[in-house]
Amino acid sequence: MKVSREQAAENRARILEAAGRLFRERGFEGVSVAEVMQAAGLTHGGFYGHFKSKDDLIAKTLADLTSRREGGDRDLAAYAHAYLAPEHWKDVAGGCPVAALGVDTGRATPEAKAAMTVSLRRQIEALSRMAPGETAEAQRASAIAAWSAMVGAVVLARMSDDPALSEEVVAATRAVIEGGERG
Amino acid sequence: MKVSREQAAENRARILEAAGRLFRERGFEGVSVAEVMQAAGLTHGGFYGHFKSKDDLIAKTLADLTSRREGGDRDLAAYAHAYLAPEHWKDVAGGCPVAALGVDTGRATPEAKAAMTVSLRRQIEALSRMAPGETAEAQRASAIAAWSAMVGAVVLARMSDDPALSEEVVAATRAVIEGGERG
DNA sequence: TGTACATCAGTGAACGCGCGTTCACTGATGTAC
DNA sequence: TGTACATCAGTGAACGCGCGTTCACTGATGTAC
Repeated sequence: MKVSREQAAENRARILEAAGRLFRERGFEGVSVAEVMQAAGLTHGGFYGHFKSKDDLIAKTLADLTSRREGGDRDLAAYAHAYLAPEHWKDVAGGCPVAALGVDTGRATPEAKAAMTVSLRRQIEALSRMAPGETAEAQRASAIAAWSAMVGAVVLARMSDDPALSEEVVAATRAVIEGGERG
Repeated sequence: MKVSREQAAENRARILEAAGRLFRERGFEGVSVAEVMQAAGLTHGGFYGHFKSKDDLIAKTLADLTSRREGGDRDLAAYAHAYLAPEHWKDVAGGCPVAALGVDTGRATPEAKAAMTVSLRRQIEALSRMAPGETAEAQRASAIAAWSAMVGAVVLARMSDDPALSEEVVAATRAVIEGGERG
């Protein structure tokens, strides 16, 4: 059964959305094409009408996931506070694509790495505008170190099986980023 | 053909070593039991004489990988310098298990997470002794934030397809950790 | 505006393949005497 | 110390299964007149 062009575009968007959630939750290798299609409410055969391959889906999903800029020209402390809040770091399927898929991307195709590199550059620039520092270079270095710390803290917190330790890791990291911003 | 008890113990150690390198390089799901056995110089059938399942191998490999303490009671700046040096962060197969497998562990069995949690606690304690701060709590917070930043920087550097950007990420993170130690 | 038909998005069976795991077998090891 | 044999670490064929991908088919869409 054919479907209208708008419906087809909407289906494609739903595939990308389902892939975005499933990949963040289980990694690229932990999710099958059929599972993505089922989560999007379709059958697996139609997948190749939308994407060339699973690797193509991975690259397009990363590009999609990192294109939605969750703006907010807050300061770095406020950004870190929200990023390291439980509502964010515990939400693997809906949270930061870098913390969930950064390592997987390091093992993925050049196209996937390219999409994440674009996102990394944009993120560093956005955080640089919020960061403290007397020169632009100092601001950029602060932004990079803060971003590394945020991503690392979420990785560590999700890796731990002790909720108190997880909470301590994000809280301590947040406190040091906030302290560094004043000093 | 049977093999001496010492030979069997050595074979088991070789399986763990091969698994340690392959898992760090490609992730748990990117490596098959047969590949691990081949890398250890054995055939795949004998695997289940050493381990209950692939999940069991994963947990044992993490425990093995994190048991070798690469000591050194240096200060935090020296530790970060070595951790963020190209010889370390570019060596995925031989480098830090947390940076390579932390995210994978978040998706793995409770046994795997338990092994990594033990390692995280030990690492925080070791870095706390090296970290600056007027109270033990302040030292511990510094150590946690520095560890988050080190792990995050390596994840970001490996994710990027631009060597200059990768180098900038580790260099800036290292500079801020070293600066924070003095201030 | 209404009809006729080519298009093509989605369906579901099928493909070859590699996966984790099992098992009957082999033959060197190491124990009992 | 030397022989006889039970043990068991490792081998390699085989298993059922789910994977990514292909393809003949369906039938609503949307264009041509």
